[in-house]
Amino acid sequence: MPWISHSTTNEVINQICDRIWLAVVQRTLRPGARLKEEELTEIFGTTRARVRQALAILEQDGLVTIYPNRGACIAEPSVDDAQDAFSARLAIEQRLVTRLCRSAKPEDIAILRDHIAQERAAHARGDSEAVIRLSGEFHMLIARLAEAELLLKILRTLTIRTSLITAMYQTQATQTCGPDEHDRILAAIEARDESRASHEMTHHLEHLETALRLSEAPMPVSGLREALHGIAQRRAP
Amino acid sequence: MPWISHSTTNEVINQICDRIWLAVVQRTLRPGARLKEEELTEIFGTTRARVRQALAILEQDGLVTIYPNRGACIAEPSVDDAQDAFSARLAIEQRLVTRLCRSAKPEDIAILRDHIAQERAAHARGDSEAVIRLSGEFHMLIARLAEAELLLKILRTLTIRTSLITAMYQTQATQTCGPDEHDRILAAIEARDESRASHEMTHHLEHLETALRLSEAPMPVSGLREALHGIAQRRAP
DNA sequence: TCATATAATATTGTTGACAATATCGTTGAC
DNA sequence: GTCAACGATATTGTCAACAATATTATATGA
Repeated sequence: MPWISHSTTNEVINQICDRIWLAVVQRTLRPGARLKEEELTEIFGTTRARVRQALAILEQDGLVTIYPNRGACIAEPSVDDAQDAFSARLAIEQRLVTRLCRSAKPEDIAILRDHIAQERAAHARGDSEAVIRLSGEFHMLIARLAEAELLLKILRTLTIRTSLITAMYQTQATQTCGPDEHDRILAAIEARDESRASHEMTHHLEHLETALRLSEAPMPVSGLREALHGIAQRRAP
Repeated sequence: MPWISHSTTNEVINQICDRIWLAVVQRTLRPGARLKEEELTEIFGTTRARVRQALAILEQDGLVTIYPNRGACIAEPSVDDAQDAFSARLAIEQRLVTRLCRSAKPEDIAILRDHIAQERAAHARGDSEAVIRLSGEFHMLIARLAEAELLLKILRTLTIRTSLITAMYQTQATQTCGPDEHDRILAAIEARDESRASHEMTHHLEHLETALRLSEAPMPVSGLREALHGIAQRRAP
């Protein structure tokens, strides 16, 4: 049940988006991989029109790039894009935790505490899929509890972007940061210390960013053809 | 040349989006007004598919609401929505001015100064359309000069929302705030005073928000029917 | 052998007709 | 006279065939 789900009337479209996102964060689909409409149509047992809508949504979210008349590929965010995404998340999430410091009710604290416990459990049993999912969900949870619908929506697309960036640039050493930092953020919220909460969130996001090897620009590609011909580069406008 | 333009391959779709946005800020199209696909098709001399795409984009931007199987209407943001939008803008724009304080080159300052001069000119000659356009453009300009592509994109949709909100809740007294506050923001940027710039931006946005009569909840409607039957409420999920 | 032009194939983009759904007006029973 | 059910109309949603475009393969000349 990915927290990424885009609110669309059609369930099939959500499925397509979720599955593609999942494949990306699990590194099954590499950046630059082509997404042929026909192929997706067969996989999901739907029509091309639906696939098309899904791809349009995913492009909005920055997960895929659509080259006109040439099809869709998993996006390949540059180092600049990555820094932009984290910078934007910082702006949004600093405000969110500050806001939550003021408005958090005891049950909100309890929900967050329980969530972190789940993260710990997933971490302990080595369930990396759950770790990724829960780790992202924590941030979305803060947005939801802060009752900022718009900021939640924005954060959702930003998190999709950073998911892709993480999948693209992460070193195998830094799979995910443990739930300890989430714990410190929660502690600050509980203490109603806006400044500290904001600071902890900043630290957390900066940690996430610096854990990537952004400087090296690994430029991963999906398949042999792209690797050999550099099609993705030539295609860019 | 509305600064709202969404980057789409198809020019017609941009036109539709721009025209609808313009009609909204000029209060020609009132919130709640129905947007029949066929009607738009005739007006813009295009096909229903294109109109549909345009409406989907406008829904993403929060300018229209699409009720499944029932068509599209100009959105009617609630007071909460309005506060959310300004809150989000605050988060984004504080970061943008801070960033620009560090990175602004002399030519950037010149561009901003020139822009404010244009604002003054438009204000002086009573060209309210230009005033609205330029006033919004100033904020987008800051985002562009700050070289934060993602934040620019986010700010674009937020500005569309606040445009609608302004058109919806503004009192006739407070048409637009003059360019003086923009001037103070620029002065802070020029002085490289991050704290002051952030503060001026905050003040400016809060001023914009408080100039609206959000508390009264005028709940404007497009037609008599909606006013009497409260259809907009029943339609919501 | 390499580069260029051309035909063949594959993929995306568009259109118009059809199906599904909601709204509106009418009829009929109570 | 009011309400509910029904049919008529209007509007949106979907699809499959067609057109446009790009990519690949082939052929040709230097």
